[in-house]
Amino acid sequence: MTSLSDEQTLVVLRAQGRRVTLQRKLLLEVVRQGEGHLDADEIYRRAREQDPRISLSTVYRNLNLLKELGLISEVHLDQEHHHYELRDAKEHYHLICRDCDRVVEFHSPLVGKLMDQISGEKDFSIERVHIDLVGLCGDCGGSKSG
Amino acid sequence: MTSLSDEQTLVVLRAQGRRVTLQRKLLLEVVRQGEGHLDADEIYRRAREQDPRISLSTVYRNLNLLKELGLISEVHLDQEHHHYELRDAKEHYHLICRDCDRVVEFHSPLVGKLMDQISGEKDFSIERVHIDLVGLCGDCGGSKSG
DNA sequence: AATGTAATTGCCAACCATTTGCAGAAGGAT
DNA sequence: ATCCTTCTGCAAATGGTTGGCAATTACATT
Repeated sequence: MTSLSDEQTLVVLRAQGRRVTLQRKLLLEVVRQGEGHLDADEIYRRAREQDPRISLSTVYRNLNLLKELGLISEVHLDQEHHHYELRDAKEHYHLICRDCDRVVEFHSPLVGKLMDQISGEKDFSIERVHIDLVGLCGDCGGSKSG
Repeated sequence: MTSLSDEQTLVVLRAQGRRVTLQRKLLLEVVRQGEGHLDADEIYRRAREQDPRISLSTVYRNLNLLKELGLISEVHLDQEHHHYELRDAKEHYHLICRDCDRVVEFHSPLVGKLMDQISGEKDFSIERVHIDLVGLCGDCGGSKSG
């Protein structure tokens, strides 16, 4: 399992005393289907296709709410926009092509080792890890096979 | 040596056909002395102490220019502001306390290993690495010694 | 099913960091 | 010293995000 189902997510909402509105259900669906790489405006655009009356404020308000509840996370892929993704049980990191903007997710056991090492060395307890590796993908001339 | 001296930086400017202005010299000095964790507005404030006539536009324009030329880099410590630092020969990463906002820089050989591993696995050539580890520092209750 | 009520929405204006247009100032080659 | 072009300062524009408020809606209670 990589992330909560929309249904489970709604249960969390309820547990926090928040209401389950049509808009929230819709937004969760959109964020889920966006697979992690939609910004607020794109989420708004897609949500409108289902419900043309939804407002941009509602999108922002709910992205912030869901973020506070820890149900989605905000990703900084570039300096321009924040992207949103359902929060995974298993964290992942990003490999970003600076030419075509392709984003590839990765995970590696080295990350855990790094956390342990730095955590001990600097006396921190680490809760979240953000890693972005920026470069050129194979198609954009970055690989050694090119 | 960790980063270019201001003088060397100015040489790069000249080499790119850009002019060496008083404002640019001043901004480089401020960014250098800020040691990597000033946002645009703070840079503006400090620059004004030296030259009260400098404008915020000039600050932004030059931060962007210096960034394009690769002389400084933009760091996303939080969602609010971008911070700027002289670009180091040796990259470093950030350990951030979510409570007191303290930022500790770190480096580890594991990062190089991670780059090699992922680079090979995913066929990317990696140019830049951003790592932020967010958690609680010892003082804020995060350490195992508490 | 109808009611009460507090959370939520949509609309619109405000906000604030950043960018842009333009006229005047200044770097730097000659 | 002159000329040409880049750069600056100012002020207005931009664009993503937030906030106020009246109308709407979720949902617990009856």
